Amino acid sequence: MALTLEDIDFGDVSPAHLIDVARTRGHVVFDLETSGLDCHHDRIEGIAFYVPEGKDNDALRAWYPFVPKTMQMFVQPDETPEEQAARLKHERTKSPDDYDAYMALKQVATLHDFRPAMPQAETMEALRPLFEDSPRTVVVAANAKFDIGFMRYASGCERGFWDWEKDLSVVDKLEAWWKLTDEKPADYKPWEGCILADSMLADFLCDENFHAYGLKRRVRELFDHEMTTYLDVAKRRKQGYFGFMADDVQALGHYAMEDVYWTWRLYENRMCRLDDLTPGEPITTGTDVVTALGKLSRLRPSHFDPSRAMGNLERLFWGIDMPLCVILEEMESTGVLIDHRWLRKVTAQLEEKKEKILDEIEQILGYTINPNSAPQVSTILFAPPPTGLGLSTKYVAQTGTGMFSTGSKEIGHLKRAHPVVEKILDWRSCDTVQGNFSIKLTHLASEAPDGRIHSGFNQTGTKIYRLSSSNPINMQNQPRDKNLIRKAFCAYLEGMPEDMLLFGCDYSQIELRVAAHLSGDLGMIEVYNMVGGCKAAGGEPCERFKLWVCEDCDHKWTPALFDVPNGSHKCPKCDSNEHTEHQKRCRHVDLHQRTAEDVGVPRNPLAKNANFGLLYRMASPRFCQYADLYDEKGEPRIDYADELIKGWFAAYPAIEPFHWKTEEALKKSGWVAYTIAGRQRRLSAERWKNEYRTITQAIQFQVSGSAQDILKIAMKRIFKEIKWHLQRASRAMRKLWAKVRFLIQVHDEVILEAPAVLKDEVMEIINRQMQGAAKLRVPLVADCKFGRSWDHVH
DNA sequence: GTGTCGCGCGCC
DNA sequence: AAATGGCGCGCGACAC
Repeated sequence: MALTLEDIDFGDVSPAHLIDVARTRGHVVFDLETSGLDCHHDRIEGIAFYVPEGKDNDALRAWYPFVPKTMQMFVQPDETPEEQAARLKHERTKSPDDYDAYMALKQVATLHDFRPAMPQAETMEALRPLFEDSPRTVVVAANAKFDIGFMRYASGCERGFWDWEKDLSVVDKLEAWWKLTDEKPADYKPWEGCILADSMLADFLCDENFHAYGLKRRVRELFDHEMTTYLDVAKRRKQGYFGFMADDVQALGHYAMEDVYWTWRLYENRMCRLDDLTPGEPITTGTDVVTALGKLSRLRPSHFDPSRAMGNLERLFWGIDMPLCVILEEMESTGVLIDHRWLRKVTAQLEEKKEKILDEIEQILGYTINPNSAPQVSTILFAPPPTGLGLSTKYVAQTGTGMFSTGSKEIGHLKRAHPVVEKILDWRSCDTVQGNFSIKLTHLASEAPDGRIHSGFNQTGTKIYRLSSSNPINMQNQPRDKNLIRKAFCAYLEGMPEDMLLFGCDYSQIELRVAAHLSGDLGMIEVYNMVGGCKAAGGEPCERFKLWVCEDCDHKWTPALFDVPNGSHKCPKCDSNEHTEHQKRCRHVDLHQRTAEDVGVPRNPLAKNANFGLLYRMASPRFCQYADLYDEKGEPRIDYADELIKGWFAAYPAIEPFHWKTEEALKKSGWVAYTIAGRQRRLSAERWKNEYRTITQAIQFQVSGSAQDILKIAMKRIFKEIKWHLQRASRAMRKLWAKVRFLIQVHDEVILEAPAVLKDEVMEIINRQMQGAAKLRVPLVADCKFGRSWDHVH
């Protein structure tokens, strides 16, 4: 039986009416109920709406169920604060008067009949204008990324929502909107069919200590209201608490209605909170966070005072977080193509290596062990003979459970003491790469119908506003130096047309540049502003910092680069030909990679961690561990490390004052730290645990958090420009531009894929937007490369 | 068998 | 007194 919209009695909640009211009032909440979490396989079971009340206290709710067995639907109004207060009072006193008072306030549920289910495609199609043609209406979701994914792939419509390639009508409309507003192309917002908002992201901006808590928990915390969810009911029913329970679908509708209502309450509350935290004061950060957003003041929800400028946190919300949410959804649904045939080889290779190492361990010890078992390894290494090897525990930390740690950082120095140590560490590393990455990726890729892995990027996963990645895998910790795994992340497989390429672009030392910017360290600023940078290759000293001293008149000067051949210089003062050559500390950008030769220590391990660790106040013992600074007897060279650290801080004299200033600022602000763009980290609770640590966290937050701001802005700008090209291109070219996609973000690096024919344009866009994402006191440098696999692009 | 925790590893 | 920070995942060990 075919059912059309006309056959259904919606009462006052027909899609057309809903859209009408939503547009008039400016806000609407929606929430999809789905059969699962995977938008590629699961379906939408229904969609719920809540339009907040207008003048007459007449909120509008609608629940459109798409489940075939749907019979009927309750519309249960949510408990008002008065109602709740009355109920709680009655529960406390049990007095009849209080009961009457409660009943007088209690709202009654209404019942709607829908049989059979509503036609999904038609309903969604009728709702489309709300999402695609309501440029002044704020459409709120509780987790927008999730809902967008389902609307893109599981709407049931021929043309999904948020689909840039097929959705040419939206593109054309934007073209018109542009002309109207006379804006520069780079500033247009391609997703402006409606104004998308996310209560969870607003909440996160208000309080980053909120992590992955759901709506339920936040409603409890903020409103002292205990929501019941559908899952909750299903679970309780399974446990046998309910002898008889209403039909699943009824429950689903009921709780969908509750969800949208509380999503609104949360959203409204959090937007006001954002406004309270940073009330309408324009900021001048030197970044473009604000500049492109002046026009967004019209997006302010109506309950705000329109005469005031938008506050800083609210700007971040509309200008970065919401756009990023759309980008992340596209990344997730695009996924990354994985070469599992290559990975099978890697797995086998690692297996062989592991077996060999295990054999060697058995030969050394005389018995075999499981290197993955921390207690076992700890006993073998540290127990006195004959049980174990009785190695020194002098520089080995103990774990929380009192056992001696066996982490690679803790026992790394013991490889001098006994050959088995290195074997164990080696085996564990191989095992991690094999199990955690190679095997896992192989499974996922060969099971995926499209051969791609769709991992999640979580916007609320960290307290410093970095992204995190998970489910099914963490894209951000794929092994780099083994050079095996990243080869499998590719643009095409063997036998496929080689028409796509991977593009990788990473910022050069962005955290140090941010540190230079924030601290104002003149030395740092100088080297980062050097055009061309360090000319030293392969470890020889950097020419830029050669210092010549005239042996006759003691004049000191630095020889110009690319000058006359070595030795033929004359002293500029006295014309003497005799000079001695000194090496000034090379303070080039890449210094931290070269600190080794700079200060004359073995290059390798020190190079990686020096700047990073010292910026965040690493102390000498730990520095020895990381840099592998030990003497012949296996003792850490603490004094030497102290010297290096002192030298480092002398080379960058503004860093320590930067640390002090951070501390002062924390005390002044009530233990709130800020990034360049004004994101906040509230550390007052942390402070009571350990003040020193808290200050360190604040330092790191300022630096890493600001770097994140910059990369997020860059992503937004790249995305915008790509969609702008999509919009302008000829029909044939649109197909190509639509295939330019973000795939991965790793804190200072982004990976995209794009058709090979667009190589030059795409490279140019990425480079330019990355470098132009912020104006610091030092230039931003980004380097875009392309290739077949992730291994090739960095 | 299932769930939680600590540990150890990968990344920035 | 001494002190780098931020993530996610798989395994072993242990409790139920």
